[in-house]
Amino acid sequence: MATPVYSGATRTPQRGRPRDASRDEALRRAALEVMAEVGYRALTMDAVAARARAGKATIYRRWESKLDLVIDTCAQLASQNLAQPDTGSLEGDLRESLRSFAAFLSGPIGKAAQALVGELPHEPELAVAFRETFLIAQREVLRQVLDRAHGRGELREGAPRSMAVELAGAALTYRLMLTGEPLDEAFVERVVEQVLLPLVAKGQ
Amino acid sequence: MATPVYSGATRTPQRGRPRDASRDEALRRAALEVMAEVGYRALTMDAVAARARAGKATIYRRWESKLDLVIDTCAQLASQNLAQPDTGSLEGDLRESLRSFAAFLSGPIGKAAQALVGELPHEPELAVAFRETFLIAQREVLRQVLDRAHGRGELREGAPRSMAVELAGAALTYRLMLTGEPLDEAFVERVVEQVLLPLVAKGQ
Amino acid sequence: MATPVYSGATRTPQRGRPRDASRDEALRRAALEVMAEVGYRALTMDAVAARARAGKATIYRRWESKLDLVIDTCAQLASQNLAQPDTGSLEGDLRESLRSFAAFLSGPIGKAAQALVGELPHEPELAVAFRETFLIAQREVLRQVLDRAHGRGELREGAPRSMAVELAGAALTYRLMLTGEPLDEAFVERVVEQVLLPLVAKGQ
Amino acid sequence: MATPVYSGATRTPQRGRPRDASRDEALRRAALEVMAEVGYRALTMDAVAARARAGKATIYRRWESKLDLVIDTCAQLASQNLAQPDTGSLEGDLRESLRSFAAFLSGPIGKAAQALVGELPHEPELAVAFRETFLIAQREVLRQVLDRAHGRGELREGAPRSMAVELAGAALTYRLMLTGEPLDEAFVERVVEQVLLPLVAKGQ
DNA sequence: ACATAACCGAGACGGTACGTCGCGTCTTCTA
DNA sequence: TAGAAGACGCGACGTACCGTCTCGGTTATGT
Repeated sequence: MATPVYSGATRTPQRGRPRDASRDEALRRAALEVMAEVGYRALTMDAVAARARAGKATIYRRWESKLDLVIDTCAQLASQNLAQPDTGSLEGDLRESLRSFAAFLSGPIGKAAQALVGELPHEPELAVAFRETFLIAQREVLRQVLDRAHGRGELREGAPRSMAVELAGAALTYRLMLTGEPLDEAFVERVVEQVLLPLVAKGQ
Repeated sequence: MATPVYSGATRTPQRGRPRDASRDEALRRAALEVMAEVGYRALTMDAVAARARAGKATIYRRWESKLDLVIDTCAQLASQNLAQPDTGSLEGDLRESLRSFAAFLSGPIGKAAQALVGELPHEPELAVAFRETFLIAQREVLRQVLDRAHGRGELREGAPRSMAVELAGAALTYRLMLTGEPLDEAFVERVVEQVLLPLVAKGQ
Repeated sequence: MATPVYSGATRTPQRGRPRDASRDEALRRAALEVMAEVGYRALTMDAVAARARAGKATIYRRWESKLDLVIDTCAQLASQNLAQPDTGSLEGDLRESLRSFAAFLSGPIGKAAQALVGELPHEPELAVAFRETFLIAQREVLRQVLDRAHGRGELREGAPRSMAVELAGAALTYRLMLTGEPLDEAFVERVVEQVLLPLVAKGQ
Repeated sequence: MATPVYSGATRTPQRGRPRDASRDEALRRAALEVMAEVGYRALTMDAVAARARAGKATIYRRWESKLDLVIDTCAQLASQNLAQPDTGSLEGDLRESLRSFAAFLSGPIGKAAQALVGELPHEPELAVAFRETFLIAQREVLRQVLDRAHGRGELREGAPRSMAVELAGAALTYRLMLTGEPLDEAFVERVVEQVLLPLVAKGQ
């Protein structure tokens, strides 16, 4: 649902004029711009269509709804942005992965994510896509960081790895979405120094 | 803005028919009911008015918008729900205050709070009211818990009290709003045992 | 219905503060002013109340509705304006009575009358009052003019008196309300010379 | 203004979906039905839209207001209803044309016309359309009747033709709109016998 | 080459909710 | 009790956006 399907996978031989893939990008770009300017609530399909100089049907041919368009737009951008760090030390990896996630959240994608939060309880499909896009990828990165540190013997016995992973995501998104306080390097530093390392690193 | 002001405190003698305070309550009740049933997005002023057997003008006389109505409705309820625990021990107080906050968030008010998150960046006044209602009160409770524990000598030297307070709020709201995982006693227990006590309590 | 009753005729001994008769006049004046400015359709009770510096209840205590207020306002003015002419000759009397009626219609009362025409089919009570005020009085005047002329032997045998009376009213109101052409002395003159005298006067 | 213009006569190639002409008709029909049932005052755009199973925007795309819709609806019907009689005699033609006009006025169109009278002074464009639709066409018919009679030598020297034409319209509309008396054949007969023929026909 | 079929921009369409305004009533304070 | 002020329930207003549809016109493919 969240991805425009026009590959022809299920479509028989491919008759008629094929979809113009460049319209996808133009529409996603327009959607992101509009959302950044006025937020999700005030984003209208007419506005997106006008911005992309497209007809509304061209949008609905690709996405089922405003929600679908937005989540797909975010997912597209999200999938290119989270790199697996490997500095060799737990502390370095934590710092790097949190910094990376913070940067990711601080851009327009973070704004979009925030805009979608209110819809999650009423849109199960969106919730799935949202978590896949914004939570699981980040969690996976951090879990591997901890697993590798475990392999290197840097973790304390019985360190609450799952909780640490969850806390890291929680701390960053809480600032971003709820408190409005800055998601800067200093904060990342404090989370690493005062929370993550004390909870999981050996000899703290 | 978020509170219907018509007390006349500063207003001269009081001209015309005064606003009927019972309409406030009926409207807030209706708003909460409708929101619980269909969510914030699908809540319409017409529905609230109909449910409360009120004219729409009666709503708009008191609140400027749907958002304003909802935030005020929540604030009203919020202000009566967070008690300061005092069990005599850090662990007991933490457990009690988190449990209380979790319960608070698990009800309709939590749903409303989630619904409002997406509006915060575009509605500064709402953001202020939101933080006052949903964040600061809880923070204050927890801070006092830690301060009292500090007075009793239960805290470690240099314990990151601010961070602990923030983490507690973050962990709970993250679950509630983003991951969708249950905000149950077991989770509260884990946060206390695996995070808060290790970070601040002496001799952990 | 169309006349404000506050004489106490039916009201027992008269308890409490009596109605302020000066408010009647102020309200009628306000109503006439507003109607002259914006027409009947756009006349609002709030506007009349504001203009007269009165509360709306003060209006509704006297008149049942906007229509009632307007028709009474007109009736009040109408009753003072149609004089019975007596020049001694049929031609003089006709000229005088038509001139008088034309002047009556050309003022604000005529505008009000026009404004009410559209309501007549749906407001039987209004229709009765309207005809009494605007039609019958004028008819009566003209009929007496013709009867006196008959007495003086100025009428032709079998002159269509009723039709003549009706035609006079029709010709004037048609111009006023439908064609928008001027209701001036020249027109009155033509009606008398070309229509009424030829139809009823002896030896034409 | 009173006619929905979207022919594209001057418009370049024709962009977008064209207006559906069948909606025009459905809306006009609905407007006429509603007006016949509840009158002009109580006619609401919502009711018309609902009756025609149309959105309100579809109405407002074509007509600027209720007034505009109504006058256009009438004009549409009016233009098909007045036939030029030709019985060969003045009396026959007069009787026929008045009968025809009386019938025209007695239907829903007459009701609509009456409803519009009150708006004329405040709506110049409406006034123009109104006169074109309801007055001039009828006048033209009658004038030609008189002209043909003149050609046949049936008119008196110096007969007040203009006045006769005006009187005929005045007599009929006066009954219809003001007095509420029936606009029946007997009345038409009296107007012809007692007024028009005596005024203009030779040898009366 | 040329019909076929899906594409595209544009915008009309049926609907639903919006926030405002006017009606006629009701409720306070003041005289 | 009247009077000014203005809140109240109701319902229509005209607008905006939704998601669908129908135009004229374009662009690949399959015959």
